[in-house]
Amino acid sequence: MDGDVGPAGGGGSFAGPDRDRLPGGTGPAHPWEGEAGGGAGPGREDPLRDLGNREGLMAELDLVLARREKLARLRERGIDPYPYAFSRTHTAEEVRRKFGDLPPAQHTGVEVAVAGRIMALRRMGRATFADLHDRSGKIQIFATPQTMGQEAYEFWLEVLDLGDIVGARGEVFTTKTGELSIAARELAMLAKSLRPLPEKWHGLKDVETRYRERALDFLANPKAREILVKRAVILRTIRNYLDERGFIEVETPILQPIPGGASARPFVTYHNELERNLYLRIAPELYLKRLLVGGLEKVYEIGRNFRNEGISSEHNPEFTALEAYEAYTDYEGMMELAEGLIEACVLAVAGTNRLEYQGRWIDFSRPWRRVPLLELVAEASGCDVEKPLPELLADLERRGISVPEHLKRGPKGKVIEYLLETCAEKNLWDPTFVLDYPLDISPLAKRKRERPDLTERFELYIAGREVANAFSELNDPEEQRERFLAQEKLRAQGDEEAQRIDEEFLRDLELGMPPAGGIGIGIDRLVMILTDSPSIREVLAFPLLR
RNA sequence: GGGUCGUUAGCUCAGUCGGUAGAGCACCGGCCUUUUAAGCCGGGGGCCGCAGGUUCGAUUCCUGCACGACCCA
Repeated sequence: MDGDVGPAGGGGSFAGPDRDRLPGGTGPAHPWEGEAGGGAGPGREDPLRDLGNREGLMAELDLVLARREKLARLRERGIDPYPYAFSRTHTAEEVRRKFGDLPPAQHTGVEVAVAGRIMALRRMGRATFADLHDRSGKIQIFATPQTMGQEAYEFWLEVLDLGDIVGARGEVFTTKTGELSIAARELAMLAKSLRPLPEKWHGLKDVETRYRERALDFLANPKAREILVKRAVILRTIRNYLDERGFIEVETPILQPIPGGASARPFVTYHNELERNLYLRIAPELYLKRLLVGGLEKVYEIGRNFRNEGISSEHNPEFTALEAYEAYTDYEGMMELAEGLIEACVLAVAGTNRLEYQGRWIDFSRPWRRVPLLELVAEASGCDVEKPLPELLADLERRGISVPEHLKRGPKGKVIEYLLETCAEKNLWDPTFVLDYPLDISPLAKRKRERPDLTERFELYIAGREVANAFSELNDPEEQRERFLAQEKLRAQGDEEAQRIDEEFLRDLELGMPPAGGIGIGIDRLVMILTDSPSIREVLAFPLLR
């Protein structure tokens, strides 16, 4: 299904002009960036030697130099600051689970080995406390000359920095204030950190730095990490849900000779041996339907699509979509699938079927609202959208609703879609199926029974955003060819997003594709909603930035 | 594409009605053997986003640009 479910959305978004970066680099200099204004050469790196051509970096170098000196001290002592492995016996959480109930000032006699990043150091002269964080949480390390020996203690005090990844072996005990701790008998440097950590109390807040330096963001902001964990839960839930219902997970080409299955501009790439252009897919739709022809009956793919369009808080040029196709059902079946699938995801991350998004509750209880597109748009615009395009445009003008020039020449479906986007979609907060899209903007969907100018297609809106797009799949090869030809006509008139005729797809359709329902779900947008994230960048491990 | 706001130390932020700048954290040195944003004393660290303009003088005012956030189309 997908027409344009992805964050790239349907029509209406335009890529800005290409911007060349200045040779000197334009971004702000960050200490962990390795270098500031200079060129982008690889290698380099002896800050001591490079000082001269790095004006303005004294401060930053100061911090890095101090750590390099400690690195050197470790090596002098014969300690590899980047060793190969460490056998840990417990995670922080496991220690906590086993010994969490101890009263203050208790010794256990049990020795454990933990590993993680030092996120806080409290040096009290001859006693030092360190917070060691691993993926599961944090555990306090306690060290004194008594626990590790005078000489070792003094040495570690000298070389240990915030941010270092260390292993600690020692007895589990509780301090007199009751904090569960490990009395370090032995410390191991597992990876010396050479760059300073963000502020310990406020953390790393600057959104630009957060997205540009994601590793730093993830290590400093547990919430950023949690989103990725929830994303994994959602993906697992989706796979389980579909697998349990007999769907087969498949993988189809990302490099495609003809980009199809959606209305969008593609990225172009080039195959040297074949000496021809290939496109990064804008959707897997056509290939998945060919698998229906091949008899797979129920298939799905979760993967990356690429659309050569603008970047915004809801659009990343590459995004993840689920597409699922089921033979012998139609878009009604897809509505049920969407409800069940998304409900399962909501339950998996929230535990209930309500959740809060940006301060407003979303109620996922079924069944979800279903409203015909034309009804919705007519109500929102106050116009009779059944009228022919010129009359509709006149009505809209009378009501002060302006329509971009390039849409005015039609097809009318684009105007309807535009009205949905501008007047109606923001109010579709609880999950809502918007039904029956105009034929002229739905070239891969079957005509609606009794309404030949419409198709059996719906889009699902949640929190004012398009999350899914589904159809009763068009399987009449002759009609499909006509639909493609109509698209080619639009393309010839300058619509770069119009779909292209795909002869291989048509050939396979001629073999006979079973009637089927298909759906595309924008995973990034779904994850945004389920993790209360205002921006798509928050749910991508490494969002594309300018 | 348009509008509004933002960009000051590694991080989080003050501030300068125009006279080249400060705090906390982090860093360096000293004290400190049960801390929890530990504490105390001392120190280093800034092309105040970039480029132009106005001015005796611009980090501050003006314009443009870059990047970001939000809103609108």
